Amino acid sequence: MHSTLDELFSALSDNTRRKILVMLLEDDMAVTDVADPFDISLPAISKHLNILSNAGLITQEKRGRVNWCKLEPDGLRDASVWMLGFGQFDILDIESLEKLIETHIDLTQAN
Amino acid sequence: MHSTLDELFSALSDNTRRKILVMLLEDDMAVTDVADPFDISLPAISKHLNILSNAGLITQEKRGRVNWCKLEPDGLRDASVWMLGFGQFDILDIESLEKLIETHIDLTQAN
DNA sequence: TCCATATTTAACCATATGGTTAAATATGGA
DNA sequence: TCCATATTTAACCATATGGTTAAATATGGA
Repeated sequence: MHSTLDELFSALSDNTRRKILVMLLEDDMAVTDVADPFDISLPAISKHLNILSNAGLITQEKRGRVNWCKLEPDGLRDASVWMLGFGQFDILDIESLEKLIETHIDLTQAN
Repeated sequence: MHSTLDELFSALSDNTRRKILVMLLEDDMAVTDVADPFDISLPAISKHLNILSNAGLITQEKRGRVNWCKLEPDGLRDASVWMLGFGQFDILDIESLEKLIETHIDLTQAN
C-alpha cells in the first residue's frame, strides 16, 4: 500500500530535497556540508537525507565520524519509467529531446 | 516557496491519484465514474481530483450536472524535464529508450 | 584521557494530508 | 413542481510531515 513510487515521488515533492540531489550531482558530501547552504537545522537535514535514502535516491556511507552522502545513479529510474511510460508527451519528439539535453548540459556544467 | 514542482510531485506521490491518471488515459470520465473502482468515498475522490487539477495534471469541465475530467496532456512535462535534465540515467541509452517505448505501447494498447 | 567535531535521537509542535459522514447545491427529467 | 442524480462543502478525525531545541552517541586528535 506504500509503494516505492509513493516514496519516490513523495521524496521529490520537497524543494529542499530536490536541491540536495542537485548538490550531490557535483560530488559526494558530508551531512554537515549538505546542510551548510540551508537555513534549517542539522537534524532537519538529517531527516531529509533519511527520506532520500529510503526512497533509494541516495546512499550514505559512514567513514569515521563523517557520513558521506552520494547520489544513487538509478534512483530516479522507476519514477521516470512510470512518467515516460505514461506517454502523454512524445518521447521521440525532437524538440523535447533537445530541451532535455540542454538542461542536462546546463546542470552538469554548472559547477 | 510552494513551487509547481512541489505540487506536481506531491500529486504523483499517491497511488490512487496515479491510478486515476491511468484511467483518464483511456477516456474522459465523470467524477462518479472515476470513483467507481475505488473503495473510498466520493468526497475523497473529489479531493483527489482537485489536487490533480491544481497540479495541472487534469482539467475539469462541468457540463450539466456532470463534471468531466480529462488529462492535461502536458501536465507531466515540467516534472519529466526536471528528472531527465537531472541526467542520472542516460537518456540516449538505447536499452532504456526501448524499455520506455515498450511500456508506452503496453499502456496505450491496454484498453 | 579529554575535548572538539559530526551526526543522530528524543520529545515536541504546528500544519498538511487523506479519509469519514452529513448536509448543501445544481441540474435533469417526469 | 418535485424527486433523483451528480457533485461539492463543511466539520471532523487520525496520522504524516517538516520543523524546532536539547541531549546522546561516536570518532578523531592533542
